[in-house]
Amino acid sequence: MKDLSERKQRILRAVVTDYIHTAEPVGSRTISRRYHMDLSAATIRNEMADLEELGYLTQPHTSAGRIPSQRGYRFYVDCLMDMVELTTAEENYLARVFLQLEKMREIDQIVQHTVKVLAQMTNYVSLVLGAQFKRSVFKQLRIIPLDAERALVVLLTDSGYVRSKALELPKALNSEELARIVKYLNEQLAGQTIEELTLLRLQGLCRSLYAKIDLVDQLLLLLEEMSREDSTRVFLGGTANILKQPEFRDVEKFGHLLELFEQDEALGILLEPLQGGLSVRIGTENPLQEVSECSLVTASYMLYDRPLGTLGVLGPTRMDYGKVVVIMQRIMEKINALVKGL
Amino acid sequence: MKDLSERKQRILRAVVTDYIHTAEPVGSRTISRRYHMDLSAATIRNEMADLEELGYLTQPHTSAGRIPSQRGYRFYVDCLMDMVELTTAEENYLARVFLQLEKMREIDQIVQHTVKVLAQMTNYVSLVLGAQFKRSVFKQLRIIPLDAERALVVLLTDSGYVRSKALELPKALNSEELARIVKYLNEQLAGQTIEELTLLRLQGLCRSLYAKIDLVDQLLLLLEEMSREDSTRVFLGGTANILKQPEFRDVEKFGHLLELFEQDEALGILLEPLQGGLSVRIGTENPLQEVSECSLVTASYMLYDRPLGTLGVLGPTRMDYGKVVVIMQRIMEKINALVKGL
DNA sequence: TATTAGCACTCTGCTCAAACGAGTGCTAAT
DNA sequence: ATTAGCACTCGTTTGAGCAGAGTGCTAATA
Repeated sequence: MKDLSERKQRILRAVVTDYIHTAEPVGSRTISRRYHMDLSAATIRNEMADLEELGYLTQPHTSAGRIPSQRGYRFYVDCLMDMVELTTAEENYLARVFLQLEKMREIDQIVQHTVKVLAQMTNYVSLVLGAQFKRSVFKQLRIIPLDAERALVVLLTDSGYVRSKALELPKALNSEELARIVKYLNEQLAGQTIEELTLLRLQGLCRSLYAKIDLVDQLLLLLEEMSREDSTRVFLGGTANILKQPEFRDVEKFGHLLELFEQDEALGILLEPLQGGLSVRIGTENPLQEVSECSLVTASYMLYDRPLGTLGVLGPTRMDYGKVVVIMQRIMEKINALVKGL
Repeated sequence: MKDLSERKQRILRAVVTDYIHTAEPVGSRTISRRYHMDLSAATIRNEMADLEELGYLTQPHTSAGRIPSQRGYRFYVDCLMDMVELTTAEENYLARVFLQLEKMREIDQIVQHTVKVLAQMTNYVSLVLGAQFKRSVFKQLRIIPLDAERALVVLLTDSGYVRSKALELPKALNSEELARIVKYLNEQLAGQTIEELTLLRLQGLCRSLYAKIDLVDQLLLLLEEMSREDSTRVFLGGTANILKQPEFRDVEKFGHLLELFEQDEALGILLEPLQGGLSVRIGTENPLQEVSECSLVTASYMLYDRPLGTLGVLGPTRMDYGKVVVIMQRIMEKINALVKGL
């Protein structure tokens, strides 16, 4: 695809590969020597000049080697990248880890551990958006009186998720009434995702539920609170890894990233709008300008064809895409299997 | 206290104050000029030489100014420091923030917001150890069947804390038996802190509870899990603030701190062993060597004279102790009031 | 016509020495 | 007891000079 000659592609791949590993601008000599092309440096220079004109490479300054542009990386990821197999050491590590993870029964717990594993294996920053409660399907609601004033609201979803929260109980409410309200709500709400039980929907209910508006109001607040907590459940791992990347030795750049890392909502945006499978976003393809010099590889873990949450690996645009993608795929398989078994 | 002459104390205070604000070694000239002492630089030089010999000051190299040693800071904090009042801007900010916080009904939520406020106001890193479940006093246990296989275990503590978790239900267990077990457990466990319901204690119960060991086993695991989650509830704020401190411009040092920040257990250690009130730990007084160049100001929020959790501010040893301590005190007052009202 | 060798040129990064400046300790004067 | 003065120390900055890597262009080559 694209109108790049076979030879240009070979050279582009060589440049990207080399730059990924050395973080230094790549010169024509290096290519011709290190990558067994049967071409002289001069020829390669010409080709590289072409590639620069076409927008795949750039020069940090005249008379330095070339480095890939965002477009160059994109082409590499789409067409040139070759997947590296995991080493047996890595396979073993993964196996051992998932042996542990199998014992855990809560998806958030599993995923929270995974974030460390991802960071460890990739040497980049990894981030996870915990299971999105609001995307689950409502199954059942219970209200369990605790004492005179308080009750526990328990919400069950089809993904086996149980969420509970305390609630003030209106005093003038006998247990039959309560039971009736709960029954009514259960009938009305069944089968919808939490997200769909929006303010509007529930407000409709509010009106139709002649009395006891106070209680429903509180439930509404609770639901909102729970949905809001979704975006708070972002976990980070390996933040210190960025410091290993020469491009982030600069305190300024790094500082901006660090600040970003503390804004859960922002991270949510970064991870949120995802198609099902694995995706690679390079530089400014990301929705936040703070990461315009980073790339993000994401994938969602699924239950019943519905995405529950998302894993991501964040590194410099010069990240080792091949490796990260492979690791990501392997881990997603395993997680999905685990989720199914819950 | 201590056997430091009035004059030496004045000079020490001047050195510390100046160093705190400039981060540069302080010379004798600076002191005599900037701090209206009616003494010549030469005299001050002599005194500073004494102070160095006594261990309160050090020289980064011959012919540089002096900087306070750990001992110097300690003396400053204990005897010399003067508390700076908050500016009205700060007071307003605080008032506004706590107006918001009052609306929240969960201690963890409150405290999680506070961490940002602390970081914002101090310009250092702030950390919070969430309410320690294991220190709460057991009040009541409920087991609520959800469906054929699962039940919800609800644990109430005297601090109004409600914690719940799903549990596999042994099949061969009718509801009367279940009720009896729950009743028995409630009688046995009442009035103790979760921490005290240790493995040993519960294992004793296990034996005396002729049958249904499986269920109690599961409960045990659940309890342990919940206690373990305590140490996971460490929240950080303002990590990017460290970069503002010249002493952490060095990527190495900073990296170590960042790694520390990801180890919840380690942070727990840092915050855990605290007396009731406000404490200042300087450099190596801290239990972890990773922060041997940092100081940590901590305070616990209380309920019924029992510490629930801890707030902390971490900065370089050259931190503005006066300011941090004042801010901390004010915030603790407010939090404690809030906790009481829950 | 495509490739290559050669060469002049550019730009960065390193090293080295010199100059600078802030601060000290000591001595002698007040 | 204090202070002015002075020689000395040591880190930091500055600028020149040089080496190295890489380019673009031109002319020769297959």
